[in-house]
Amino acid sequence: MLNSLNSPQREAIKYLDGPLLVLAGAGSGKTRVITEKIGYLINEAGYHAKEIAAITFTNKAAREMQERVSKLMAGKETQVKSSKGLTIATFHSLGLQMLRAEASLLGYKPQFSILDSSDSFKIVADILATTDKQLLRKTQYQISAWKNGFINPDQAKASAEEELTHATAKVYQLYQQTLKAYQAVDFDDLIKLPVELFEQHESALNKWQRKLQYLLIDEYQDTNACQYKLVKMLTGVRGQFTAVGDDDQAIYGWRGADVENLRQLTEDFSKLKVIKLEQNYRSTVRILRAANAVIANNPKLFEKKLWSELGTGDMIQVSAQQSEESEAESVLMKLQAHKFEHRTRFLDYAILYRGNHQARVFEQLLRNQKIPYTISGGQSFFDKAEIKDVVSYLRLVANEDDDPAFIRAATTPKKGIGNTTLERLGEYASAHKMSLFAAAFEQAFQAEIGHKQCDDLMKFCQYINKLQARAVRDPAGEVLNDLVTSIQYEAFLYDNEESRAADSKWANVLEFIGWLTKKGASSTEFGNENAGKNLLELTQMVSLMSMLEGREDGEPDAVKLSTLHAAKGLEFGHVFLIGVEEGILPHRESVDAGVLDPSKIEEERRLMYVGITRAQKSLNISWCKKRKRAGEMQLCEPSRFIAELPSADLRHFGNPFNDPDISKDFGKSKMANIRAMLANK
DNA sequence: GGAACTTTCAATTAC
DNA sequence: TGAAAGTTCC
Repeated sequence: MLNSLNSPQREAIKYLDGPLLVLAGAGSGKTRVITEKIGYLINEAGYHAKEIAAITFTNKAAREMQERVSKLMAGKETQVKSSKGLTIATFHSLGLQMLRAEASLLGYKPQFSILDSSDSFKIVADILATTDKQLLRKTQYQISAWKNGFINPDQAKASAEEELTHATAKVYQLYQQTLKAYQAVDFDDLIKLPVELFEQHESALNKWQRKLQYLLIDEYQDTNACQYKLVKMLTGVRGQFTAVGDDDQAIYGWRGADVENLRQLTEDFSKLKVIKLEQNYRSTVRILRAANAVIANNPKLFEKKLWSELGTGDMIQVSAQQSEESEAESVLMKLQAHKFEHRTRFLDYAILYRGNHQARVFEQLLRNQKIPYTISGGQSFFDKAEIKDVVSYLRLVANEDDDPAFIRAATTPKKGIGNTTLERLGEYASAHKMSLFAAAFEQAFQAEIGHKQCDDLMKFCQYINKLQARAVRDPAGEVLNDLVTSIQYEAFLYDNEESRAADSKWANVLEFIGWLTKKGASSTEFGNENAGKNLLELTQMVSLMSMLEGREDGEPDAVKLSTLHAAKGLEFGHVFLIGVEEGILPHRESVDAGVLDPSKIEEERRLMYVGITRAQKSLNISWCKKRKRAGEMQLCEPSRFIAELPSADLRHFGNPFNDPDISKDFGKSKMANIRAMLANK
């Protein structure tokens, strides 16, 4: 089994004497090490599958790992052990699992709701009573940062030095109270609350420590303080875990992730063993040289040098374009020519970018040219309005204290319940400290509003009551189909949209129902006792799950469009890195913040590094001289990261020296800058 | 109360 | 360019 591995890989898999940190460079076979180690633990080291948990950051990574473990275990000829009961989960779904089991200890009912960030945004807006988006975003961000750092409202207040911070801490406190009243948690709570739980209830901690004997943590460099705390508590004094990470690929600092956690590990666990994986099995020497050259401009946490035996490879192409449109055109032209010439498939190509909006131009052109593509990153299926509409009913049925769900369900589709009624209901509910749903049934409240309004409201509430009874009794699929029928959702879609848009939305709803139903029939996701989930139990998973899960039709042959963040962990034969300009990569906000805090620029550089290291055989980098930004045309300069590439490995297209158009746009001094920049490296 | 229209503003990254 | 908020009218 361990034959085709190199020696550090083999060592990492076999090492069981204590805590282990695997520093795995890009493309060094890190997922393979984790999956093979799971197999080793089960088949050779006497662990039961149900005692092992592998924790990842994304559903995609969890799914891939699950598939690879299944394949590995099935491939064993002398298979006696099984991977049944193995936990492969994201931090968030593991947290949900724990919270669900122990909810009552924290004063929650097991059917608590999970709010998405737009729900929590609205709550913050309510508390602050403002529409100032900038302020709201900052507040929401600050609250999230506190949670990720495991700081509760009281601590936040105590440590606040500025007036504004103190005020925000108060909002944080009110926000938490609101969530509790709604019997709801946000994404950050899914990590933070289990840690609180384990701090307060040793018996719960002991239970989970006994259950999860061995932990494997993927993408360790992306853990935040809270997640690290959770890992430390779960592994306890035993310290039986394998953390796998790469400080050069830490790109989630803005989400509270702290690369320091890597260093912290060496301090917290004196017996920590460190193994480096430095052989790259993915990219050509040129691509690797480019990656190493760029990342060399960052200070290092651990010394590490990637090498490859895959040959020198093609030159890296850098092209300057006139506009986003011409960039898209040139990329797709190059792509199609390359595909024709090399007889490759569409799925060998990826177009990677910094921000989601950059995909738009490409999508349009891809559609025009009838090139198949898939788009990842960006908003998930579950953020689509039509899905959230349906889910709001489910959330309300599962948890009638969920006011945000109440409001959405009560008003979508329109059913005679308007703003005035809802406002009065809200006033009554908050005066009497009850949920909107409960308030609607109050005699005193009903006396306040008109007859027609009261009738419509009661009709809705009684319908929810009916659904509640059915949800625990009837098959999920049946209830769901009846639900969309009785709220006349299909008609609602076609009334409000032109038919093409409505078609796709309705198809999404049906796909969602089909998916959820299948999930309910055969859920192995949360390998716990209650198999055969009913509608209520499925509802909670929805906000964390990915639709693509369990889809049997493998990857379609399509060009991949992806943000750099979402591309981490993936690899492609041929990569187009687009929009590599100052202000985009590095992003303008990071450049501004970078004046005071160089780590902001360093994170952008790691993003560039991640982009480069996705490529196996060829890499195309492009930037635009002009770009439309919020309507206005803007002049752009090539990213500083282009100047950091090794010039011997580059081939320039639309070279600024020879392009009169660029010279004219930039004027002499800027041209000199660029020239110096390019010549320097 | 709610549909239909007009105006305004804005785009990191994501579980 | 597109979504969200504001405004008008039935």
